[in-house]
Amino acid sequence: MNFRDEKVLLAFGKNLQRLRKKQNFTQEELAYESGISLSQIARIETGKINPTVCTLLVIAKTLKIKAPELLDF
Amino acid sequence: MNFRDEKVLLAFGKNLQRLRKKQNFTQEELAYESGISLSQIARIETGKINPTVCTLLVIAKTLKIKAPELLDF
DNA sequence: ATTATTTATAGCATATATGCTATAATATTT
DNA sequence: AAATATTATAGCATATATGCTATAAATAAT
Repeated sequence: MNFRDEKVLLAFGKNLQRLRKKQNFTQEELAYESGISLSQIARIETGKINPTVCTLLVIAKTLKIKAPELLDF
Repeated sequence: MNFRDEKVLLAFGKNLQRLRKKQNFTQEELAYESGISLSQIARIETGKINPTVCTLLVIAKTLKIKAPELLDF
């Protein structure tokens, strides 16, 4: 049993995209400044994958937002 | 490059343990009711692994807490 | 002190998150 | 419309999240 939930991941991805744009980052900027690969950022925003807690925390730090915001959708 | 950050994972695990106890769940109850394996719950609370977003969301739902709380530590 | 309950650890198999590189598709600018 | 910038997709290799089962260690109850 695995917990990948396509719908949830898509919603999460859209929320991230919203926050990223709000902070005026391109995917590439977010990728570069966070150290996460660009392909991974794209996969996350399109709900293709199920990112880990540490990935979330790094993203939040880079975007200068509070981590809980990422789960508030 | 991978983003497993031992210290962060430990802090996250402790926060989860705190919330679980506050809601009066044993690890086994949380495991059973969430469908996540007991070994996995233990690994998370001890900071051994880097859980995924979907795992967090399932846990929050089971504990009847808001998901952002899990990242508020 | 024993027993019972709860938590932690270990090993193995499978699925998948991630990086990397390249390319395609879309959107924006000029 | 053409050029540029941004986002999405694909394939491959590696690391690791997860389930399962069993066992050990720690805590709580009697």
